[in-house]
Amino acid sequence: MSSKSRVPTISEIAERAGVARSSVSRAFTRPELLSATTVLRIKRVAEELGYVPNSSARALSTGKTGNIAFLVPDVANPYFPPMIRSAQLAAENLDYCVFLADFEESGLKEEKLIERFAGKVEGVILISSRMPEDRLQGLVEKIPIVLVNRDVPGIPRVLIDAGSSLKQAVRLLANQGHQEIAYLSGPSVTWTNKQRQAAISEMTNELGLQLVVIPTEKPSLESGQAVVDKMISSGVTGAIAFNDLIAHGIMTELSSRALGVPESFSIVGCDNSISPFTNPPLTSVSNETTEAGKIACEMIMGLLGETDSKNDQITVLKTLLIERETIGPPRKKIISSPDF
Amino acid sequence: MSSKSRVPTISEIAERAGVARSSVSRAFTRPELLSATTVLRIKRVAEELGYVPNSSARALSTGKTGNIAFLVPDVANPYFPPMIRSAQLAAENLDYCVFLADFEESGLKEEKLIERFAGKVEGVILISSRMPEDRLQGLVEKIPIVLVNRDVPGIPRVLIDAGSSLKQAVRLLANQGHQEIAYLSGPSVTWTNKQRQAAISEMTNELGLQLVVIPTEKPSLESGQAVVDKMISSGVTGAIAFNDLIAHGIMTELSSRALGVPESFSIVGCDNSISPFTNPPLTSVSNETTEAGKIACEMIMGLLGETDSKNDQITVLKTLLIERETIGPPRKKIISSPDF
DNA sequence: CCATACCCTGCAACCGGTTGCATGTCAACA
DNA sequence: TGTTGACATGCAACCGGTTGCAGGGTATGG
Repeated sequence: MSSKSRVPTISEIAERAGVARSSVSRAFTRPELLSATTVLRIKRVAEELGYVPNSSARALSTGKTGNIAFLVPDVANPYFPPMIRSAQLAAENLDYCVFLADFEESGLKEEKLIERFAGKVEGVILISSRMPEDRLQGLVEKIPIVLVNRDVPGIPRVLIDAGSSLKQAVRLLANQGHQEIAYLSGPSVTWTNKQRQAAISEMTNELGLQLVVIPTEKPSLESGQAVVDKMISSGVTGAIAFNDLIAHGIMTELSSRALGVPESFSIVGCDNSISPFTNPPLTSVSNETTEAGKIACEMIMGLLGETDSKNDQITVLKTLLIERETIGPPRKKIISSPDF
Repeated sequence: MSSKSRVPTISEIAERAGVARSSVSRAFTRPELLSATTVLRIKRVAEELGYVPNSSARALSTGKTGNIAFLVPDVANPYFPPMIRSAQLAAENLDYCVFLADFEESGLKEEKLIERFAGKVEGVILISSRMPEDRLQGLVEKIPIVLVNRDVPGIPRVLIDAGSSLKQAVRLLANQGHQEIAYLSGPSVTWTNKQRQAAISEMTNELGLQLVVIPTEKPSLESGQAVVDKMISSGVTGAIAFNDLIAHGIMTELSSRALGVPESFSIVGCDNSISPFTNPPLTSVSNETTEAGKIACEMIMGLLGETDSKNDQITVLKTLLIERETIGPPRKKIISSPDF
């Protein structure tokens, strides 16, 4: 079958072109050291023979692999793909390749993956890291790291601050007359969840609203559906969800019980991932995940000396509340059937 | 700042343990060749010093990088992430790492990416490849390749055959009385689109239905929204979309025009990616993308000699039509306002 | 015409593992 | 006790690049 035709090495190119191996190497890495004609000759021969530099060999002698790793809690969560894509694009521009791995929301798995990548990559981008802070501190001694949505002093990080937008959402609910609202929380260990919950809590306090925090199992549609009973029985009239997935799950479940949004319930999502397309369109917090991925990648490149980017230890990205159609005035008793 | 403490090499371990470098190497790769006590001593020293084998060096001498590449047309399309995850998981089990890249629906970019990965990976998994067949044929001479949803003779491939499910969908529409239906097509060059369109066309012919094929710009929500005008003016009463995204875009747009589904229009999606969560839930074709990713990965491993998997040149996965709530009897004139 | 400097190229060591082969040790067996 | 073979380990070459240093050639200036 396919004979996997072996690629030639610099030795063969050198021999064929009548030069030393080092000249072949230089023709590709530092052509300005050679005469133009020599470079041309070497390149022609290389082209002819289909030469491709062996990246393992290069990595071995230079100590640079040209790879980075990108770890996310859950590839299938629509929050991450845009980030993945923009980071990969940014890496590509500097001739870097990116490993992707899914640590399944587990700090342990996260560590195992990093260990596996150690030696294969020059740096690691961790999204919503679940690792304990001290482990991260230890890790950063060994390999350049950039965090996204995790706030650990001393480690470069980019944070997406949904706080002010969520406060605005609370205010909006209050203006409509809601007195008791719920926060459907996300993964409790994450910076993102803590920060979102704190912002909401702060604002409900300020406005004198009652806040009920209802945990969800996972930031997924299914978990949103599963938590509706608890939410209804808590007596709240509106809810802010950790993310759009949960919010959408709630809407779906409410809909299947003939409870309309926002007539029976007001819902706010977060991340603006699928919110423009729900029915009705979900009011949500838009955050620049694409930008975050790009910046994280640039930060890593800065650490690797590839770019002279200002090495801000920390970048905070602002968010925007996008008002759509899922906030309305509260229903008095949402358990009763919807009798207009 | 962080001193990036250098990791020790086999030489240092060897010296510290009083053995030859080769013994250290063997302690990790072929411990059965050494006495148990020697292995133990070496491993203890290695542990102490925090030794981690240099993967570039290993790759250089063995010729195996332990990496594969996984290329998708669009990471953000929810069709792909489950596949990405399952493939990565399967790779992980055999200690392989996976590079992910997004070729942005472009065959040219796809080729460039493969070139970049050449040398860094032992094999490539191409999802919905856009590359011309002859280029693929050429490529497969140089590096092991597995295709998903692309049918090229001689290259191992896994195909998700939505044909029978789509035919069933056509039949369903016909049973409800639809006479003219539309197919909102996907990327015209893809095997997936050709195959889906062919199946639908075959069945509409068989049943004597009128089929209108309406191309979409991209398999995205936005493209679905954009194509609604054309769809309505074509006079059809029902439609099958290339994927759920397009279908959902159509539903959203119809909804914003106060046209209900399925009262005014019957819609069928494909891929079952977001269909369980639309409002109303979308009838769609469920396909085992997770399984496909896993199988593709196993096939590559088979080619690499990592597993003794039966090297079927081709695997076809079946699909299932999931009936939900977006098919109903046709409206006589869907352009008129919905006057019940 | 010689000294100096610069430009170009080659030599050889090195990166950190892997592996075929040789050697040495010791037990089993005749 | 000598032979044989199995087992454990070391030696050294090799994978395919990169790079510091040296040397030859040519141009330039005195």
